[in-house]
Amino acid sequence: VTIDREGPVPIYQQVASVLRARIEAGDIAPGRPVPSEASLMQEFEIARETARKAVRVLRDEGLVQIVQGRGAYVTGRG
Amino acid sequence: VTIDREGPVPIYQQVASVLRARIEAGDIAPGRPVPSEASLMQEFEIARETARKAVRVLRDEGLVQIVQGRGAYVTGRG
DNA sequence: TACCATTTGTCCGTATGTATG
DNA sequence: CCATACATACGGACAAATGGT
Repeated sequence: VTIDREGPVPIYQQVASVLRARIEAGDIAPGRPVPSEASLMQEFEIARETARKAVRVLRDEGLVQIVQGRGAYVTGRG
Repeated sequence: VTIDREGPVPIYQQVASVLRARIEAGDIAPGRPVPSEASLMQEFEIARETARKAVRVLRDEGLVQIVQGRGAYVTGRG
């Protein structure tokens, strides 16, 4: 999965889309955590803030629940 | 040893420089641990993340080896 | 065995400064 | 001006490893 750093779509939106697709595909089941911020930073070669923004998009969509000190856990598939 | 919180040099870099000087001067001999994160926080009045970053600089330079549950031990003098 | 203190590891929350488009 | 993005810095909480009681 690649990120387009030139195009008009913000990186964090692209990362959020990738994660959303994985959740909706069942690759990350409900109750399971999405990749940590550090993992996302590595995988997509992005800054932490960008990783956090991506996860917050999913949180605002109700797809994941963020737990301080633990991670962001899938709550459903939308 | 004082830290300049206004200047352009990041605090963690300054702390790393202080520790590096102590190591190269032999104040902290090979095999001995550098001060713990908690100690560095107290001594320099910095946040834990800043202390960790400073030690990681030395680790990346090969000056110390970090062991979880133990500390960061001087491996040499560069 | 259990418990505890110390230390590093890993999270999230927040804020500021800088730079770019 | 504003959104995006990165680096720095502080704070709080929980997890894991270590060593001792």
